[in-house]
Amino acid sequence: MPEEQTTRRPTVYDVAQEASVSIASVSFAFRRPDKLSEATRERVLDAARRLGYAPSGAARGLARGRTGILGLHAFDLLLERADPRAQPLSGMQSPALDAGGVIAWDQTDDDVLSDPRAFPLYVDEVQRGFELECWALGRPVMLSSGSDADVSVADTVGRVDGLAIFPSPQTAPTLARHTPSIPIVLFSAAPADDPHHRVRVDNARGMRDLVAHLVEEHAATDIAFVGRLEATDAVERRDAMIAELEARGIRPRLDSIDATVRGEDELVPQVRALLAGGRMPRAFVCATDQNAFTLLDVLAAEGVRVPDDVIVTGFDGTLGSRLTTPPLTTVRQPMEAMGRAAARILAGTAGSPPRGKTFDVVFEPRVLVRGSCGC
Amino acid sequence: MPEEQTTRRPTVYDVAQEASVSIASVSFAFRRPDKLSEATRERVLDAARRLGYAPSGAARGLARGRTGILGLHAFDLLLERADPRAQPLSGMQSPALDAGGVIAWDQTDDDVLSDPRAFPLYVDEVQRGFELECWALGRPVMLSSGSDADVSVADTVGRVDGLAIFPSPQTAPTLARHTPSIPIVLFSAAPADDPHHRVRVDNARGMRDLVAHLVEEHAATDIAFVGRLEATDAVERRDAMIAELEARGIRPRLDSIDATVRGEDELVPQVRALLAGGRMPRAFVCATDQNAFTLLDVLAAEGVRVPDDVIVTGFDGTLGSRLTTPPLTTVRQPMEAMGRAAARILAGTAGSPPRGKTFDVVFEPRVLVRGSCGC
DNA sequence: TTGTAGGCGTTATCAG
DNA sequence: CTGATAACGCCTACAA
Repeated sequence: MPEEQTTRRPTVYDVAQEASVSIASVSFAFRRPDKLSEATRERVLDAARRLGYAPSGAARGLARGRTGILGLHAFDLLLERADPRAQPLSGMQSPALDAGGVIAWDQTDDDVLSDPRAFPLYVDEVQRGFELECWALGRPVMLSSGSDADVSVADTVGRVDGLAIFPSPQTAPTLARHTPSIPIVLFSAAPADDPHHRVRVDNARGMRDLVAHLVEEHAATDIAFVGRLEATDAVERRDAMIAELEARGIRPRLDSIDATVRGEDELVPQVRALLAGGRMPRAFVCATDQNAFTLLDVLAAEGVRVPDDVIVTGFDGTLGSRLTTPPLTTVRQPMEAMGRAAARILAGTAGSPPRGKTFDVVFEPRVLVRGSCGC
Repeated sequence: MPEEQTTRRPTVYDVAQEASVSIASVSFAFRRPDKLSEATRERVLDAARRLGYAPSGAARGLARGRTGILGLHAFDLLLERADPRAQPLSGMQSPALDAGGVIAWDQTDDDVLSDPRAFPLYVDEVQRGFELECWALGRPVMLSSGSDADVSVADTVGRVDGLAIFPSPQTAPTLARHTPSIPIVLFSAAPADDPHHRVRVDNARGMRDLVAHLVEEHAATDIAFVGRLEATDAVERRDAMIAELEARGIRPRLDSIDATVRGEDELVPQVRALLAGGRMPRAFVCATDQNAFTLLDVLAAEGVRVPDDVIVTGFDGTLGSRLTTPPLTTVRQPMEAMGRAAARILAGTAGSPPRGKTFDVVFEPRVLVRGSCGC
């Protein structure tokens, strides 16, 4: 019967009594080993061991005023990423665990869950970097999710000493209220006048390099953008693409294609329309790798060959981009480094922000040239 | 200046005053919305918003006797997995974040960190399943690591309502002390007489199916095992391999090769010795995909062709196994499902364990036939 | 529906 | 090194 305490958890008092010392010594034995004689320390730890004593993190957090935990929060929205087929997790199979016997393969949904287009994605690699750095720092990580309702956000804020966030558009103002009490880092958020730290990639530069490659190596000038312009990242990338084309004296196509990450529903008719109208571009530049995955599927279904008939590129450089046919030319973000940077900022091991302002750490991306552009 | 509270965090008292209500109403506004009139509830939440109030998770945990958090713990040992080149994270570059300007690509170690042989591994996929289920349950996850010293373990135990663990061999006894206070799940641990729950895969069955394939489809009977026999998983797999060969009337080679996950140092001379002695087997069956990765490198360096000269197989079915040359024939564990099962056990949404004992959930694995066996 | 008071388990302080 | 005691912030009977 999980979740039920069979026994009362032992406290400092129990241990103190068992070891015939004061509760202060018990506390010291765990937190200030140096302030205790070797002998009593051993005696205390021994008693603790006997009793199965575990110091209450909650009580410690209360007394100290901080928990020592760093948080990483994803809004519910992002959870869709978990499932390429738009199937909510709750709809997945949940094999009975109390039935006994071996659980059959078909009950695990493993084919869906192991799809490299669904994991690891941008978010996952950033998260990994965050975890790695926290491990190196010896600090626990708290992963949470929730709506961007105030209550949900506040609940998360109340548990950690610092919080890194994959922001949704309307997130920043809500968060701003909490910044006086704990530091907050936003991933991939455009600069703005708020009190948060930022860790991001130079989207403009990545796109500039990518366009340069397409134009110079492949003489591709007729380029269409594919992406959802709700995300600020996508907007930055599209704008940079247009700017770079114009800088080269090329008049850009201004119709961008709205792609959803999940499903091909919206993409199919748009691609068909281009085909039918003889308006296919020479290249599709996608806002993210995921957009490119979807697009590749659609193109394949329509009998359009990549890269012969049309070039396709992605953005992010996720693992899945190596596994498409052909492999995807894309712009890689140093995602692990971004996650690590956020952890260091929150932990206070990153120095002081410049000019007495907040951190705005910008990483250089890298074009990964692969088959889908014809290289 | 991260980690320092510019302002004192507001408390229930501040909010109560701001909203002209009692602290109980403040608490109710967050935890028991129904026990309050719509009007006062709004008034309280409004005041909270104005003040940037976030309920202290520590205080709540203390008062309630539980934190609501589920934990996932990895012992330091496992952290090596993060780095294929045995480079501790601390040895990696840590670009200065307070210098201003864009951080150059070479300072990110991205090539190391994005190596698919290092991520995602078995542990990462199980972790992902755990996270997915916790998200679906609306529960935060705490990720921690540490030595298997009692103090470290106890500290983790004291922060969560339930704990899932990738155990090291000597872990179980230490943990057993804490089981009366919180439920504990061990991943991939052989059954034993301790109070922990277990989530694992049927190693014997996976190995049986794999050997069946090698023998029946490829007439490979001279098979050598590669792995570190410290891990109980590896032992189970080797024993199952031997048993299956014997069941087929084949006399198994009893010399297994000791492979380390990191580095090829120990593997090279052993493979060389086999080559020199003309004792190369028809197939190498590795205990894990990682062992197979290393072995493939060594074989390539020695000019041995796979699968023509020798067959190589892995175990786990990590993403990296798709990316080797040739792609690796391996046995996949339903890792996400395993992580999800652990979360459900800890959260109490898995029913009751059979026969009033602990859960021992066993999943069926699946042979993934790919190029490295000659298929 | 609202207010009051006691308690949760640590840490920190301070005089012995 | 000990012992006593006051926070820490919230939850929850219980009383009003």
